[in-house]
Amino acid sequence: MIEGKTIIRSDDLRAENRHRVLLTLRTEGPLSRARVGKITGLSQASLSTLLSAMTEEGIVTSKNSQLPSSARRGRPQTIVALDPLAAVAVTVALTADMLHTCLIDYAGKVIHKQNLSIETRALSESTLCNTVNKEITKALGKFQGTPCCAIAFGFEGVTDSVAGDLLWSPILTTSNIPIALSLEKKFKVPVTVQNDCRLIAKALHHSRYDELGDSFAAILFSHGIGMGMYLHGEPFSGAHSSALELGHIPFELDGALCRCGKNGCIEAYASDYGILRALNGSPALTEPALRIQQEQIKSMLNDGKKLSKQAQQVFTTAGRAIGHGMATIYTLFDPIPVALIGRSDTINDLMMDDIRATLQSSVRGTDKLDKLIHCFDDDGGLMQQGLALEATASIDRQYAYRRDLNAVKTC
Amino acid sequence: MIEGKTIIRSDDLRAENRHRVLLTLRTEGPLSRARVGKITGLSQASLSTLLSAMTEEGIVTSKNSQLPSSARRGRPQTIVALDPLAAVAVTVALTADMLHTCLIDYAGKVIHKQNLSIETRALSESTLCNTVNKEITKALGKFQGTPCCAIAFGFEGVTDSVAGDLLWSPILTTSNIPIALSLEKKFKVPVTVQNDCRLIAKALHHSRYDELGDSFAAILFSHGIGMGMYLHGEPFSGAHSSALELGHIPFELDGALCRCGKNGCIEAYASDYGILRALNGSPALTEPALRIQQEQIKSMLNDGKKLSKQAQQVFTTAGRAIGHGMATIYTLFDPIPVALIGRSDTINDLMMDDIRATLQSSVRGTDKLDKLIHCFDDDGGLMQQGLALEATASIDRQYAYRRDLNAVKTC
DNA sequence: CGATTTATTTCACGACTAAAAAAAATAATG
DNA sequence: CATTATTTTTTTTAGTCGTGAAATAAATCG
Repeated sequence: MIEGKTIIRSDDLRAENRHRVLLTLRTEGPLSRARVGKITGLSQASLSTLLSAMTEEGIVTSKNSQLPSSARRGRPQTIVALDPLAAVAVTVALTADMLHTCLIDYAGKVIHKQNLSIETRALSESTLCNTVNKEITKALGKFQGTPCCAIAFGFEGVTDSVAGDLLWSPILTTSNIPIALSLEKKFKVPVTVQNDCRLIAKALHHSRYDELGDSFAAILFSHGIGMGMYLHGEPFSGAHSSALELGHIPFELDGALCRCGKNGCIEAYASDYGILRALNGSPALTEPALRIQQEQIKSMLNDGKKLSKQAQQVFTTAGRAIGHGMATIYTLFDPIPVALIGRSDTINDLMMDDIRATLQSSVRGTDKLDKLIHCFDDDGGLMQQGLALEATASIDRQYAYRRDLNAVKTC
Repeated sequence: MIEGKTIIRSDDLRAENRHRVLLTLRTEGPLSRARVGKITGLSQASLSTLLSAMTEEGIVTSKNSQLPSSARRGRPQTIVALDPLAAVAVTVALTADMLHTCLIDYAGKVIHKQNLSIETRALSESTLCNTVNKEITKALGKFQGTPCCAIAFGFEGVTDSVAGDLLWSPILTTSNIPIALSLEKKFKVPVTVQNDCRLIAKALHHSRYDELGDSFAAILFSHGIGMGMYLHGEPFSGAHSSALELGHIPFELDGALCRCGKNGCIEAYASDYGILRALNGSPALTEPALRIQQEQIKSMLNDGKKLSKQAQQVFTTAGRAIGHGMATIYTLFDPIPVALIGRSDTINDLMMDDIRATLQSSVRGTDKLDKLIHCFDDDGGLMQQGLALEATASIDRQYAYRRDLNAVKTC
């Protein structure tokens, strides 16, 4: 599931350089061989060998630049690019009561999409695996001729992303499901399992690099509160794989009841269920609601007009909780750009001032705060994009590191 | 100051493998060529070339195993080891009113030691640089014939360890001192600058690997509260180099005054000055003391006998603050072993219960807490060990990565 | 003293580089 | 307009590095 990146042998070096070329083409798009050399740092000589081999293998396409002779003089460039037909992959996103399945090509483009309504909390382990199985098979049936090379699975919850286990999810009633193992057995291709926050961070790192840069945090506001992070261009996930639980940083000793069973977590104040509970005037120790529609919260806000003092207080507390979390992040990881995903209306209108005030009162060097906080809304597109990146990255690894260049699996 | 570890060319690979061999010899001690192969994963063929070259260069010694023919049959091993005479390095530790300078050999052994009393808070930037300069020159005079290849500088405070700047230190009144630049200009050798916590973490990673493993945190109790961390065998220091400020995680909104100027930091409750202030019964907003002798705290504890309710409360609060910090660490980095360094008597007797209780009430999965918390005392030896590791690692890098194998600098 | 065992070195082959050569276009010039 | 110079890109060539396999070295065992 994870490639041991120990480069010792000459072969490893070749594989690594193949990988470098593929990643460059993926992020930069079609390029001339010369530019690939500039970007990767590889010599033209090596690229000559590498690229002809990969063209031979059908991984990249190579065509003469069609610039209509407007161009500068000199030998015209040949443009190389990832061949979309080199592979297909399947992405599966499990969200509350919905299973989204996509078929994508090697360039990452969605070529088929299908959604299935299911009652997630009623699923047993085997039913879940079987349903996913069936959906993938169905999707693969829509496009034949190219081998399927990867499956990427995403959901809200806790993973063991090394083993590919789904450890716990708020939208399920079962836990510890070895979903990767099950799918790998069936489809004989690498399966990656990631939670929504890591996928969203991955998508942002790819599509919002200009704003967020190499190191940033993505805080996800939905039923719970999640976080993903990149540090120095690499996804960060702690010592094991279940860290970065921003929502469960202790905020108040013996405070409000959290979904996790503990008291006083940030999530208990700033999540959908925490906010709704407080807006309803329910005691802070009331068992968290299982499922909330965004509309339930919106309807309590009188369309943004003249909030009651009590409601204002709810959002002030939520803002302080988030501010406390961000202050803690800034203290432990250094001040980095933060993307706040989802609920951007209430965040901007009702919480931002308290977030800022809390941050500024507890962290030094947060003067340029405005440049650090970015708000985005998301309709699930980021997770889908993250899954596509995950799947294509898996294929890149396979194509870069494979030793037996003739054996291409078909499923 | 930091080696870009991008392996692209065959040369990089060779350098990387030289490095691998040196690191193996450093951590494992003298080994047969065969065992070096087993551990590094390199082929005997490569080792043959690499090791003869390095013997030639005078970096490693190579001698026949002197096991008195008791051994197994087969060709006897030749034992290779780092040659202590390959280089010397200087370590400099700046602590409160004291400058500790050591000369060490390539094996890391201290071959000369000298201490200088100075009033650190009275030092100007240039006086500091000059004093350090003189001490290093003096130390180098004690042992001639081998080139000096590295200087490692350590102190309590905030560094820019990439640039090698001393950004801020509680024991100084000046700040933003480009100490590495100054020393590099004078001695023409690489200079590393690290703070005490990172050095101590480095020393622990080397000498306490069995207990602490690949990922651990080291929390340092002294005048302030500091932290160092290793994750997956690598030192962790956040997005920039001044992160991991455990002591400045916000603990209470608008709480006690911290040395950093903010209110409610963990340090304001659990550091030497925070505890003494509270034991004295001074208001929590009293300006923190600049300098405290451990005895001042000890003398207030009546030799551990029958603590006053008020004093007990002080340590309970301190324990809760630390527990809060550790809970936050466990939430963001996953539960990992934690080494508590210094003040082990008061920690064990007066704070541990509250630390445990706070942790258990705010983090899930901290059942095996006893296996995660380790207490050590330290008299400065860890920092010295960290500096030696830092310096020898710098020489290893130079010897591994240098291209011009004949030019050896002398100073 | 040959057989066996273990450790190290030698050799043929693939991989990456720098430098030289080749390829393929435009610009300049008589 | 043909021919040469210039520019840019790509390929070829000679050299170095790491590997697996074979060869060599140096000991003990029977």
